[in-house]
Amino acid sequence: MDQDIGQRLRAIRTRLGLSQRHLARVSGVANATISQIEAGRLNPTVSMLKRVLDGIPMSLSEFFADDFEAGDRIFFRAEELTEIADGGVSFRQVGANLQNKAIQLLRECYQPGSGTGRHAITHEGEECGIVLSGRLEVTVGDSTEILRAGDAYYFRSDQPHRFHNPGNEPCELITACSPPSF
Amino acid sequence: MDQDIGQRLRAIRTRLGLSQRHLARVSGVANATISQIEAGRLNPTVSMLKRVLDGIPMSLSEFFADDFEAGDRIFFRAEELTEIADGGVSFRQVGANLQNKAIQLLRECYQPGSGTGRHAITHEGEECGIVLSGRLEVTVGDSTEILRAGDAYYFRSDQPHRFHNPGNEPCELITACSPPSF
DNA sequence: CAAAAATGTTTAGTTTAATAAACAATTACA
DNA sequence: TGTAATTGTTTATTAAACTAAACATTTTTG
Repeated sequence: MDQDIGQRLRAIRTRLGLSQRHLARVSGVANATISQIEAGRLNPTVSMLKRVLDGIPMSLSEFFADDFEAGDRIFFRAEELTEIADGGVSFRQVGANLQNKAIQLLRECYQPGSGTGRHAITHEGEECGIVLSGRLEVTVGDSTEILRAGDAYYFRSDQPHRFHNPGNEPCELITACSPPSF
Repeated sequence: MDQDIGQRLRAIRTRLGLSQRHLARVSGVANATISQIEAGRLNPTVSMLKRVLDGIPMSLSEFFADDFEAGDRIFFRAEELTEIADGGVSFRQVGANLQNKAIQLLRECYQPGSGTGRHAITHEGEECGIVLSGRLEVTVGDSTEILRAGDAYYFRSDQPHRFHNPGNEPCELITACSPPSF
C-alpha cells in the first residue's frame, strides 16, 4: 500500500515535470517527506497526502481514482468505452475485449422515445441498473415503474422485461447483466 | 481536515448501523483508533484509513468522492453536463446554468472529419485545452500541430485559430475559454 | 573545467499516530 | 432489578510519521 502510494505520487509528479523540492515548496512540506513517501519508506497521513496533492493540484479522489487494487486489466478509462449505437440506443461496454465475462457492465443511453422494442425480452440470468440521468420506463412482468436519476432496479431476466425512454431528454444509465446478453 | 475525515467516517459508519468496535473488529484495527479518528483527535495514515474502509467495505476513492471542498455549486456530475450537438461537434459545458462565468469549461467531441469550419476563428480572450482521446489538428496563426491524448494547447484567442479532427475516430478533449465564447 | 545550483537520499530528533487497557454510560436480558 | 454485555471515550505506552540538516550526484552555467 505504502509502495503504491509512493509509486503513484512519483509517476504523477514526474509526469508534470516537478521536482521533489519544487512540489515540497509549493505544498509546504519537507522535501524529505516526499522522498520517503515516494520510496515507500513512509506511510503518509491523509492530511499530509492532501497537502502534497494541493500543490499539484489534485484531489484525493482523483489520486485514488483507480484505487490501487491492481491485477491485469481491471480499470477502463472513459475514453476506452467505445460506443455502439443501435437505433436510438447506444452502449458503452466496460471491458468489451474481455472474454468469458461473468458480468456485462454497460453505460447505456436511450434517446427520447427509444427503447428495447415493442416486445418484452426474456433470457437467462439476472440484470440490474441505476439511472444516471433522464427518465426510464422499466417494465418487468406486469410491473411498470418510471425511474429517475438515482433510482435502480434488479430482477431475474427470465421475467419478460422492456425498457423505454418516455421523456424528452436522453436517459443515461449503468446496467449490469450476468451472464452477458451479447 | 482531520475533523472532516472523522465526521465523514462517523456518518458512513452510523448510516450502516455499525458500532466502532464492530468496524474495528472486521477491519482489524483498535476501536480507540476509530474513536479518535471520528473525534478528530487523530490524523490517520492513508493505509490506516484504507484498513478501516476495507471493513465497510468502501474504496478510498468513494470515501473522498466529494473531496470535502464544500461551497455552493462547485461540483457537477457527469450526467449534469448535457450535450449540445452542432454538426459533427458536440459540447458538454461544465456549469452551463451559471451566469457571468469567467471561464467556460467544455468537454468536446469532434467526429472524424469534423471541425470548427473552413475559416479560422478570431475572438477576444484566451483559450486552452487538453486532448483526452483521438487526434486533433490545431491551427493557431500559421502554426499547425496534431495533438494526441495528453497533449495540450494554450493561446490568445485573437490569433486566428481552427480545430479539425483529421483521424478516423472521434476526438474528445477538455477545453477552457475565458471569457466564454457563447 | 570549475563553481554553483538543483536533484534525490539519508540520518537524528521531535512530534504524533496507533495500540492496549481501563473508564464511564447506556442497553439487553434473565 | 441487578448482572452482563455493548456502547463511545480516555490514558499511558509504543511505534512511526515528519522535519531539519547534511550527504552524494547530476545538471547548469560562466
